[in-house]
Amino acid sequence: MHNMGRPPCCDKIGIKKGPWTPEEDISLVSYIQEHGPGNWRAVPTNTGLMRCSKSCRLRWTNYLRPGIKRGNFTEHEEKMIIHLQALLGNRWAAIASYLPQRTDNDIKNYWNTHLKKKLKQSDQSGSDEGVDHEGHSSSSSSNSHPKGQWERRLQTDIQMAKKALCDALSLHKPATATTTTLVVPDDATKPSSSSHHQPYNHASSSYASSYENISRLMENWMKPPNSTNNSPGYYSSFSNMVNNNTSTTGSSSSEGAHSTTTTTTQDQGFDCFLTLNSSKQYYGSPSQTQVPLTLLENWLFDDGAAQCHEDLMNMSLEESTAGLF
DNA sequence: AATTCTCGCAACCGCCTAACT
DNA sequence: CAGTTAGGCGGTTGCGAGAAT
Repeated sequence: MHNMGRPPCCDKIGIKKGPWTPEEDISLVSYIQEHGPGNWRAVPTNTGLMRCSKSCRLRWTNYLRPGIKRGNFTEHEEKMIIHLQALLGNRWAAIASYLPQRTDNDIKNYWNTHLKKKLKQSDQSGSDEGVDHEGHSSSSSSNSHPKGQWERRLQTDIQMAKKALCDALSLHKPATATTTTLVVPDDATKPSSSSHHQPYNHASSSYASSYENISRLMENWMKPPNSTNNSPGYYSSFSNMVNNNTSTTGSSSSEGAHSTTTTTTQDQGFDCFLTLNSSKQYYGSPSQTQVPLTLLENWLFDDGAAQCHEDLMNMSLEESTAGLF
């Protein structure tokens, strides 16, 4: 062996930076079409792209990957982002896992450019006491703790699960309690999404911002394996990627916040998006396992959970988004 | 019409963790 | 077990486009 560990990613010399050209995109897409996403280290060398592996991965996950929606955030999505941000803090990848057609980068940008401003304005009018100037809930103060990344995420994931239980068990919110499905917008199959599925509303004429260019690029991708003979093995993984909540980065699977079903309509309202199903992966389906309520309640309200419960229950959607719409 | 200002977004940077040898 | 890198993530920035003056 000439080297310990993994071989080097790529030479820093001669690496191209800046906006991607159509030729580069085609090169990247055709390579991934053949080999599937992953092994990014090999992408620049195999495609001849003068880009670093990170840049390739970013380009793919944020723009070229099929099934992503750009721009035109709906009110529903906006509410989801605001609420999830209050719950999770700036964990954009985790938030993006609840918005399968959105990338973490897109959500992050939208938060920084639009929602932050909105919250600030509403904060000045004194309508959201539970949200600080960065839009963080006071209950997410754990983020300031100098803990490991994994530990922090585990903690917030647990809080998410508890919040879901809170919602489900809350007598104050019958509508939420009756819904046992974590709603993930499934615009790909919904006619109602057509109104949001217009071309990327960006005035820029630069290629990088052209939704249509990317869509054209991806046209052949959406065909089922029968119609094309392109890497059936990858198509299935691609289908999983699109259908299985489209984990943008792959790491989101560790977030413990994925849904397993997409049964509820998107426009049912935000309250139901975080419900019991999000805790199924931790504890199984309550309706199926018939976990005693007292057991759940004990777990729910023990030690720190009690405070969590209080904070979360105080932080209803109506409050956190008051004055915004 | 020309110039300056503001805004939004694509992409880079740096850090962290997991994976690999 | 230690050293090294890939992959992932969040913060930040540079640039282009539109708005304002």
